Amino acid sequence: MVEISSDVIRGYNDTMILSILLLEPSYGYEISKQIKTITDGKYIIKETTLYSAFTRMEKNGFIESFTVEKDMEGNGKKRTYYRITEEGRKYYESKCEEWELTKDVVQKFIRR
Amino acid sequence: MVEISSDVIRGYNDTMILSILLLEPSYGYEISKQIKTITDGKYIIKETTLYSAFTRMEKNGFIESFTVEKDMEGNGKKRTYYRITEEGRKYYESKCEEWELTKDVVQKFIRR
DNA sequence: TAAAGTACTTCATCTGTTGAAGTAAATATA
DNA sequence: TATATTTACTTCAACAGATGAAGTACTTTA
Repeated sequence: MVEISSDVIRGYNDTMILSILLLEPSYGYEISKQIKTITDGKYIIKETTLYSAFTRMEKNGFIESFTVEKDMEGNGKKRTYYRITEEGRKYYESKCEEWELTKDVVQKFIRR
Repeated sequence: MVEISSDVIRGYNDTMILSILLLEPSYGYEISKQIKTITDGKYIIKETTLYSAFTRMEKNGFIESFTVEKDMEGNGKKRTYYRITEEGRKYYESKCEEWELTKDVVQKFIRR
């Protein structure tokens, strides 16, 4: 089985998280499950990677946090939600552009 | 201008170098020029990145070095050439496979 | 009542990349 | 012939993101 190394995905963990937050605010556990689902289990983000990304991105102004004690049905644990900021959107867009370039560049060194 | 961040290309510097060594042995300065040419100047590998990659890959058994005092016409400076090993070829092949997977995974989070 | 799932946090360590700086020979240019 | 540029590296310290290990604690399911 082919596995994705951390050195490869490194530059795109933030992008993945932001792409999920584009739709609506979410929290760690939920985001990690979504990433797994979206990639059909091909990529599972590590907890520490995820939470350190939150800290970093909040510091960079790409996301903002807020706390929710219970969900709307009164269930679940206390959660820290994150919402994407305007800066975060811009950063995400720039990462998408960068990705197109990266794809082209790397592809030139891949044997088909 | 879009630029490729080091966090993104991190996992593929070794792969790029190896793909060049697949054809014939080469040395640092030449390889860096080739990477620039192949990517139409879109990616320029840093000297320190390149030479530290050599050290690492030789340690890992992916490449072997040998010294050449002058080129075949008797020109140029002393150079350290590298040749890819069988292990290096295998590693390169596995990186190509990994790349196909990575492309698919990242693409799912990119807005088109 | 125990196990599994949810939802994190802290911390030390690792690895590849990088900037700064330096060395020195070969070649091109004035 | 003197100078600038190109070639061809090397050393070293610093940095940032990823990660494993470990821990906490509440909630839901069996």
